[in-house]
Amino acid sequence: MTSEPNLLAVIQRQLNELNKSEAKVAQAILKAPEEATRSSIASLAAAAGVSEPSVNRFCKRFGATGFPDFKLQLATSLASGVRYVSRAVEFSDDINTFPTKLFDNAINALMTAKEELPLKAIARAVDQIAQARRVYFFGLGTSAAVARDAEHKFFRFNVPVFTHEDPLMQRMLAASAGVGDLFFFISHTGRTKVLVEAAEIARQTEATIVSLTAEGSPLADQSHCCINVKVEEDTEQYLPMTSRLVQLVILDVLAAGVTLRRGEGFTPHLARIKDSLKDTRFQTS
Amino acid sequence: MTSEPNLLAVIQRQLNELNKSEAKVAQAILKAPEEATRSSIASLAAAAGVSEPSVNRFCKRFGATGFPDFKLQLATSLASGVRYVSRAVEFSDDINTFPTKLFDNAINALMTAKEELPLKAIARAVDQIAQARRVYFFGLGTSAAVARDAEHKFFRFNVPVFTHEDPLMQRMLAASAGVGDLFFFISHTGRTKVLVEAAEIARQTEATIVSLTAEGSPLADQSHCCINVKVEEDTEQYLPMTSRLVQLVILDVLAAGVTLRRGEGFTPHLARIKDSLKDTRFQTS
DNA sequence: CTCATTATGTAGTAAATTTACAAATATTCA
DNA sequence: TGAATATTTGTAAATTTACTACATAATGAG
Repeated sequence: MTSEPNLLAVIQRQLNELNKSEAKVAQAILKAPEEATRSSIASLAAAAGVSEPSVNRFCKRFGATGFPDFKLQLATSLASGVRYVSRAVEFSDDINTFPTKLFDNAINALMTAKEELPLKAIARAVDQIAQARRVYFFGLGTSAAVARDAEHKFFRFNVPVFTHEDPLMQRMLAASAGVGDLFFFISHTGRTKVLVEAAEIARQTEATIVSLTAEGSPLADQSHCCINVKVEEDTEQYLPMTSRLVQLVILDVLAAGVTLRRGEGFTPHLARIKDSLKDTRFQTS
Repeated sequence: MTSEPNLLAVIQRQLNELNKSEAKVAQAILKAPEEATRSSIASLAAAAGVSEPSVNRFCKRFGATGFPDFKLQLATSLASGVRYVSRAVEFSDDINTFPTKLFDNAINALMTAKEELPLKAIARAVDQIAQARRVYFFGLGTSAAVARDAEHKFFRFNVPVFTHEDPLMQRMLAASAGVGDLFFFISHTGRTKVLVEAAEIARQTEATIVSLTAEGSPLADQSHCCINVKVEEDTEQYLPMTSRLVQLVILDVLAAGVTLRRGEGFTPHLARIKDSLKDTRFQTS
């Protein structure tokens, strides 16, 4: 009963583990998924240049009971908005193709992350943030922007929140930490030296250390609680894109978690903060 | 070819206009829609207590070419209706539900934005950024974090990039702008007074003004090029979440656009920047 | 009550899918 | 390298599934 949320991605992933004719079928399907759901086994076999039983075997390999069942799964998968296979931008792309690709990659990353959310770590982080007397969000590079975003979100919880991009400030603040302080480190790789060092320093105090980073990384090792985010960043791209999106949504999740923890009585407080901005805006005409 | 978004609702609605055996089929489907997608025409006929052609006629009545096509539509409808609908987090939610909701909302926002991307404006913005001598990214609040992220991305293009969260700095820089300067304003509402004022000041210079904001807003009015992002932020949520994600991906799109514009010869430059970070990281063990 | 109309089912036909098996291809190990 | 074995792929028959044409039953009008 485990209907795969993203069948196309699964096919894509297994592409090189398939034998020749199965690969042909896979490519035919990836090329025109919608059409595949509407065609008969004969026409798909013809499109892929293989025999009908090959198509049938292909279907069974991917967990379907047969071709009709496979078509159903494929249709379901497509309908749920899941035709999002990661595709790299190429120099041959034009304005009509590359924006869509980037959006698809982003959507795909979020969907993948959603499937394997580390709920236990998240719950624990929410606990720790809710109890903290002070929270520091530290990140560098792209993650600094994420930290900044977190600051804008978490100050609403009546807890002093600080962000610093400066590694020296990070070190000094880490060194002077005490009970009730929470350091929240954000790093895609978890291997940035100065950040890990700041974590090491903080670790020697009574402070709590939470990190949003890769499992098993040096940074994760320094943390009381590590929220592991699995995102395969397309490193050929040279621009980090998807990982920070996932990080941001996870921070939203943490913020929502703290809100829920605060309880319904907290809503007026949030409303007041929102209202405070009213006069800074031009009214809607 | 317009596949109905909610086939079950349509069936439900027409229920009393159907004749006896068709109504039986309808009820059988409404009772167990998922099962219906998996069964053969024979078993569905048996379940409804009618003959097979009756089922077939039922299918055609609802716009399908036949039973298999109907099953496909039904499956599609079931899948798309249930998943990825924006749902607000409620106080009754627990750790198993609210993280998923937030991810779904984020995914939903990106999917919606992808459907109505303002490609022309994007292409134009890419042109203007590619030609700019200097680029300023200005935003406030959550958008400041987005601006920061943009800075981390665009400096790679050998163009001086600046970000400032301070409205006074923004005004002064706007005032001292000249030919070749590009001001990129980021704002969800497009109504933040100090930001609009900065735009007005910049507008009086020779600088180019691009904005990522709501169409028809005061900020959009001040811009040479406005990239319109339609995201319905759940305002009851009190925390801006989805709009900034869309903004970030649009900035990714712009960055990719500039990269493509620079051409393939630019890749080594990006690689060099990436390599420069190598020594700041702990090696993978 | 009869005729016309609509609704439903039966049976046969066509199509699609699956299975069983054989041929072809690749792999292993001497 | 070359025979033996395993794997892959295709052919053809069997089976299931869906559709069509037609016949019968039910309904309703005059």
